[in-house]
Amino acid sequence: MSEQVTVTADSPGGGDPAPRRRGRPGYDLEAVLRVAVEVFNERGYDGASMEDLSRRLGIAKSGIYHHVSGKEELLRMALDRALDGLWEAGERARAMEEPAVVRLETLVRDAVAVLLERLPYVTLLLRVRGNTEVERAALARRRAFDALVASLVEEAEQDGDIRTDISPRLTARLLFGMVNSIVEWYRPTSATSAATLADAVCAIAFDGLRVRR
Amino acid sequence: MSEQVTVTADSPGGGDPAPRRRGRPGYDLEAVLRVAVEVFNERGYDGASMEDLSRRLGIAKSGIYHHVSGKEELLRMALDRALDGLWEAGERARAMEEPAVVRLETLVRDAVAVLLERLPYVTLLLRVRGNTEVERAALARRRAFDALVASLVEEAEQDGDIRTDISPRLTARLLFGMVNSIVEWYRPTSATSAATLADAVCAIAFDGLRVRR
DNA sequence: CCTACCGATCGGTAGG
DNA sequence: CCTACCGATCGGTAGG
Repeated sequence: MSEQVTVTADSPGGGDPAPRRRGRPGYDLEAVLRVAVEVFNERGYDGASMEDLSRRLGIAKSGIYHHVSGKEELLRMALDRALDGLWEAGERARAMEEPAVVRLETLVRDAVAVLLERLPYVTLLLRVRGNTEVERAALARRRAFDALVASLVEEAEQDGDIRTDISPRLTARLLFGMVNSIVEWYRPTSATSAATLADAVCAIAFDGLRVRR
Repeated sequence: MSEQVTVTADSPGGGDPAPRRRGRPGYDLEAVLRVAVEVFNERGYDGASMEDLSRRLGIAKSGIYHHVSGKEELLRMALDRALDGLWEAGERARAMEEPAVVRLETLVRDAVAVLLERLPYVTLLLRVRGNTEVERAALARRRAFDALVASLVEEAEQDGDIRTDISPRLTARLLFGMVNSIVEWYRPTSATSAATLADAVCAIAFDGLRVRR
């Protein structure tokens, strides 16, 4: 097929290439997952058929079932990649020996980095609505992450380092609403670096747009 | 059917009730559209079937085609409701005789109000991916709105009223990323008023979270 | 002449 | 990975 994609065995973070495997060359699970998430993000998870995916892979529909048990397992694995990254960033921030406001800013920067490194996975995560068990499990992990953010915000408010006229929960929602919105427009080909993006988010969120004169 | 919903003839903004019509009582276009958008937001537009919608309405699937030509017309009408509201807010802000930074803050507040008043319609709009002609037309109107916001930001930067270390386009995206994220969690039953929400967004975006000491 | 549907069925496609 | 299928459902339309 002319749509055949380049097959690599790299892990998602771009680590070491996998050792040369015996057997028929082709896709490994990682490559199938990567293409699946592309298709899910283009057509929506519900709108994407296994037929769409097989066409994109250039293999038969049933060939996909060699790698995974079904469409929902692809979704679960993809959502876990996004959630694992965000959760690890949250744990790192929580473990830091710094004031809460510093941990919060660190978390925002790390979350932007995770979002860009795992962009297709996080994009998919942020569109999940909760119509299946897999989606509801992902939403539960998201809520746990949101609670972690809100607790950091609350601590920073108690320290007197951030404004107290907005509830910690609302602050956390708006702050990460801004962070998460990056998936709506960011493209890897964009000239904007992760550092520039994190700087912009932190500048607006912590110091505001207005110039004081 | 036990799922039959309450039928009203009110227009979306809650205007005057429609005059008593002749003919069989039941749904009018407005009521069908309202229920359709509910279903679209629950299952996703692609995932929602006309069968789902007919069940929710308590009428036969073919009965829906009395009101609209098809599923896509429901989508188009719903997206127009959201886009008309946002665009009118943009035009009002543009026409104001005030500094750009004031017009920008007014637009943010008006956009929050439109978002809450037309929540299901704006929610649907923000999930559109561009897979059909109707969706692409909606995305084109969204881009025009984004350009209007970016031009206001640029003008405010030139006036020296907001920070110039972030490009107008990026500023506009992050600012409205925060605004738009409200649809992800806001529920009409929530205790938070539109004014409180708009205040919180403007406080964070224009003055920042950090307390200066 | 209008509004608001019903019961049945079309050709085609979904995930497995 | 492929071929050959399944039970179920898709959006849409016919006449009344």
